[in-house]
Amino acid sequence: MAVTIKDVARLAGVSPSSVCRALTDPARVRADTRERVESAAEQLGYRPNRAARSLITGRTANLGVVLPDLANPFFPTVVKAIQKQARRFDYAVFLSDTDEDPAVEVPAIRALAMQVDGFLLCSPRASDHELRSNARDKPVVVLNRRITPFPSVTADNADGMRQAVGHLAALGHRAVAYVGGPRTSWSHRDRQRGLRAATAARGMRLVEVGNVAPTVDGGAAAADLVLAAPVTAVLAYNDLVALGLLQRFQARGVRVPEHLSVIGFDDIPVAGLLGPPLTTVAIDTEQIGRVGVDLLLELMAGPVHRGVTRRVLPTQLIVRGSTGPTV
Amino acid sequence: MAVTIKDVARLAGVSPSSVCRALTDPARVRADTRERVESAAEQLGYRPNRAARSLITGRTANLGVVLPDLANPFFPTVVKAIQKQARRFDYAVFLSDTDEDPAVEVPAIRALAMQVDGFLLCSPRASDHELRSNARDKPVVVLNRRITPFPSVTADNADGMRQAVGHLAALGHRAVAYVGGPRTSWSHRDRQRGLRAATAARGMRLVEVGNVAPTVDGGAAAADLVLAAPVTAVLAYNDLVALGLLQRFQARGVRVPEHLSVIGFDDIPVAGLLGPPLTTVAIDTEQIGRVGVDLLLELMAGPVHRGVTRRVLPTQLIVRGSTGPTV
DNA sequence: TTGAAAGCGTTACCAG
DNA sequence: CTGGTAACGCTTTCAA
Repeated sequence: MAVTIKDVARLAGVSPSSVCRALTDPARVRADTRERVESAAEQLGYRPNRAARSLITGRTANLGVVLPDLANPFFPTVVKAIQKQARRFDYAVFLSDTDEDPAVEVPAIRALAMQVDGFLLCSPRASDHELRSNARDKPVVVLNRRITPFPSVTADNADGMRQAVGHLAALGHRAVAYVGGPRTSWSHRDRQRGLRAATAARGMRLVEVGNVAPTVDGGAAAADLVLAAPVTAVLAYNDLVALGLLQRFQARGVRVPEHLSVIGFDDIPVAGLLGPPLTTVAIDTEQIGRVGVDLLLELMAGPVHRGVTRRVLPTQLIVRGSTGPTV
Repeated sequence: MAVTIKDVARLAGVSPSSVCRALTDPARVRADTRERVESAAEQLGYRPNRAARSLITGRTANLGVVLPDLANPFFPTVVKAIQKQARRFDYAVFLSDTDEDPAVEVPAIRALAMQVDGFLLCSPRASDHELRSNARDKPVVVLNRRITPFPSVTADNADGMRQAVGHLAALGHRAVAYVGGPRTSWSHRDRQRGLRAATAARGMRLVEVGNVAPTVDGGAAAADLVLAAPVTAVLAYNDLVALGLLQRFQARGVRVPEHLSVIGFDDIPVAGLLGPPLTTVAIDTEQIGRVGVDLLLELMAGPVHRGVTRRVLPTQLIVRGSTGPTV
């Protein structure tokens, strides 16, 4: 059997109540009492039972992270940052991968709800309504999406697109294609919106070639549509899609950037390793995770918050070999 | 306040005990009682409080996953598979990323110990001794490593190396280099051992150029050592290291595979997307995760197990563009 | 088959 | 500053 607070109390010669106080709020007991308790706890290797604690306090010291696909290289760094920041504040992390299935999301949230103090929803795929009505009882921070009334952390997609379009314009491009991500993806819609505005502002032609899965295969599937369009450059929903494009272009003998310039989004770790290295819009994924945790902790500490907190993080165009001047 | 078993009992007109029985072991109550309880629970949206349950049963229905670096593309697929299999059996998953720091591992395990029914340790970096003495109280399955007396799931590294060396021999290579991973990595040592045996068996020369971090940067750092060695091919500890080699080779104008053949290990998702695509030894990472969970559940169900279970999964050489005949 | 009551380990409250 | 007692929500005896 595990060592309980009673064992510590007996060894220290005090009551369980005092042990509890000594360990949770040292200021509330006399110094010598605290010392005896601490040494007794140390000696016995006492670890408080969090289930029992959470039963009475209502707190669990756990955070729930829900995301659509850990295999998308965008997420691991976010999760790492969340993990790191959570650990700093003694929170443990539940992870739930929904495999891009919106129908799994709500059940996953409900299943975890009892065991966490709050949720970090990363790029959730379910509808606003579903999320709003099912995540009401616990604090929620949404990453990569905005859902009223939850606080959110997003990247400045519009500005990223503005930078990308400006770059292409400077290279002489006048007509560009966009390969969209899943219609259920808020990031996709936000980037699409930003791209439309940026191309319109410069009088550039924009050809949208449809929506694909946010994967390499999705990008490969759209490549031929891009080639059939009267454009000299293509922007992809994200780097995975861009990678798929590059791959298929290579297979069809289309040289990048000589024939066609390609720009991705996210700056996933492998983006710079390819031939050619991918020009892309970088997002500070670590910051997303960190700020998300901070926001959540804040929300959990003081439930009084006026207005909706929306943190928008800067994006940064990274120019690499996959973009070049028109010929 | 959340709805408790008492609320359900009141609405159904029975005692809390009966509600408990009806919900956990339907066979032990009369059919009509069960129906009333079920509909009452449904109507109220009752969710059992797992903290309270675990307090008395000692079970948590949680699994703990500890791994060194989620940013290494090898792990996300493993975690996804674990998650998926765990969900099938109604287990939730705690994730703890130790950031390749052995010193964080044991504290991470201890912190989670109380809240999980068992651990899946993925490529743990701490010493056998530390792990043995700190993970005694909960069932543990080790992935990508063998630590007596824990059950383990590993890849057949030796056979993978045999295949790789056979491939190189067939292409005419007689001397190869090996860029090793962290000394604390069991996989590294196992692969090194397998490689030594395989090259010896074929009378090939093996030059070991030291140990590097299991990252792209680690590989890049070792590239020049490889070029200085009298070899025509190089095997890397894993794909990330191989990627680093490829990158640095390219920067130095060394053509692959014309000047030098390169083989990685793991077959991470991006391995096939590069220029040149990476020849590598594939591991079924999903199977590792799935089998790991199965083993753990088995272990938790019946603590009686004679002998140590060691599951060794097959590896498969994937030949791509980064290997070619000697010139 | 069902209900009453005890108890899991902890914290909160109230006397002292 | 400390100890006793109740309570968190659930499961598990034990009687009926």
